Order: sequence, then structure tokens, then C-alpha cells
Amino acid sequence: MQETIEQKCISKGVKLTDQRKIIAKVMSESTDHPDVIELYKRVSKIESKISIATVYRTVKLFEEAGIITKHDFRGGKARYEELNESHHDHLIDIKTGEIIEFVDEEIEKLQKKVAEKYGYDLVDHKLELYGVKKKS
Amino acid sequence: MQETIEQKCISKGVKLTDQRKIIAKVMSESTDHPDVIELYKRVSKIESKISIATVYRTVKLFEEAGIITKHDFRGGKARYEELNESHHDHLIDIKTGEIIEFVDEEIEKLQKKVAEKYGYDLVDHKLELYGVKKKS
DNA sequence: GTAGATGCAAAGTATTTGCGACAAG
DNA sequence: CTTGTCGCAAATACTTTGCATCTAC
Repeated sequence: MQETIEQKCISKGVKLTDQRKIIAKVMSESTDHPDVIELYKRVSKIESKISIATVYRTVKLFEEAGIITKHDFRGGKARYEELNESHHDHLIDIKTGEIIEFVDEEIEKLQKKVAEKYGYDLVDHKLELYGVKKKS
Repeated sequence: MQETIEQKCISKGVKLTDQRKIIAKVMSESTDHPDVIELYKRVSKIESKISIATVYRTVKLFEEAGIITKHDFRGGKARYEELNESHHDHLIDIKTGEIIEFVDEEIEKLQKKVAEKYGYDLVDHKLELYGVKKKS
């Protein structure tokens, strides 16, 4: 079992308030990629007096601490996902909005190679595939 | 020589107003990836009474017509770029913000393969590499 | 002539922030 | 205790829109 968000907060010196614990729990239990409003809704079910400002502040904090990650998929709103040791990219169904996570070592390697070719060290990357389900 | 934005508008039945001609010209001459504010500034130098609402409406129109493309790089604002037959991805210097355009056929092929693996037809994709310039 | 485009300002979204009250370490 | 957090509402940033006027075709 890997470290929980709460444990990561402790090891990174992030103060753990009740609100943050709840947001951490909700993030951990989310298998999708919720935006702030969605997160706020889920959090509110557990503790209704958490304000949306706190949700915004907390996701930003967690992101800066490297605990969760932010995506700017199409649609304007930022969406978040727990970060764990297994990196992956996303395949997005443009009809249904469904998101499939995948990893392709070959692509990862090639990305590093491209960066090197231009004299860069690859720090991060974003790969999103947009597709439609095949008939067959 | 390839088709200009103006020519594309004509062939796609997009009405060509003076404002659109100016915005088209500015987009064509931009080798970077300007956001709407930047575009508005450049356009204003040529014709100062174009409103920012028109710039927003026009980039949206051009985007829907498949004439330019929109990027949501880090930093909140949408940025635009003329679309031409040569597809490419972006390598972004996280220190300076500089953007390098590149193509890697190998990666392109692998992306299609990944989509197929999950039963999808690849319609579009977004690949952004974030890096820092090497010392040496 | 007419459908669609423009300018302006007002309205929408998404997100951030100032501030007094409050809680974690 | 003291530093940092929370809730609230106001502020900001980016983008869209209603409406009267104007223009390309």
C-alpha cells in the first residue's frame, strides 16, 4: 500500500486541518478527475461548512507540494487527480468525456530524446489523446 | 506558397470584414503563440478601434472553421496559432517561456497505436514537453 | 436589402484575496 | 502563544453576450 495524501502532507510539513483531511480523503477516493466544483460538492456532503475558497486554496497547496496534479483538459475548468508513483497519460473520449489512463514507455523515452535533441532536460510533459470509440 | 487565412475564409464561406482581415493578417505574421490580449494589442496598432470582443469572437470563429488552433498552455490564458498543413507539438522552456515547435513521426505513430489498443480512432492529440535548458 | 458583424458595456465563469475570527503545533 | 488557516464576501481575470448600429455581399 502506498502513502496516503495525509501521510504525504505530514512528510512534507503541510499542516493538517480538518478541512484538509476531508479534501484529502475525497481526492483519494476519487477515481475520476474532478474539477473544483465537483470536489466541493463531494466535500460538502461530508462537512457542509467548508467553503469553496478553502477547496481552491487546498488544491493549489497540494499541487505545489506535489501531492496532486492539475489538468487543463478542454472545457475551461481545471481538474485534479492524485499523484502517485505510477505516471500515466490520458486518452479522452470526445463524445462521452470518458477518460482512460495509459502508459507507454516507448513514448516516454522518445519524449526525453526530443527534449535532448533541442538541448533541454525534460522536467515534465503532458500528453492527451482525443478519440472516438471504434464501431466494429 | 500555401493558402492565406483570408483565402481560407473565402473557401470556407466566412464573411471577410475589415476587422477579420486585420486579425487574419496579424495572426499570419505572428510566429509565436499570442493570447487574445496580445493579439488585441497588435491589432490595435493597425486599427485602434477594433474592440476586444471582436478579437474574441474572431479567434473563436477561426478556430471553429479550422483555420487557427487554440492551446491551453500553463498560465490560464488561451493562446492561438495559425493552423497549416504541417502539424507539430511544443517544447516549452519553463524558465523563459520560450516555445519550440517540433515533430516526431515516431511519437505520432505510437499515439495512434495506443488509441487503437483501447479501441479508439485518434482524432486529435496534444503533446507538450516542459523542460529547462541544459548547462553544458 | 438583409443577414450577419461590430462596439460597447454589462453579465458570466473560474479563481484569488483581504480581513477578522479561529485552530494546529 | 503564534503562525498559519478558515469562512465570507468582495475583487480579479478571462471570456461571453444583449442590443442598437453598421456593413459585406
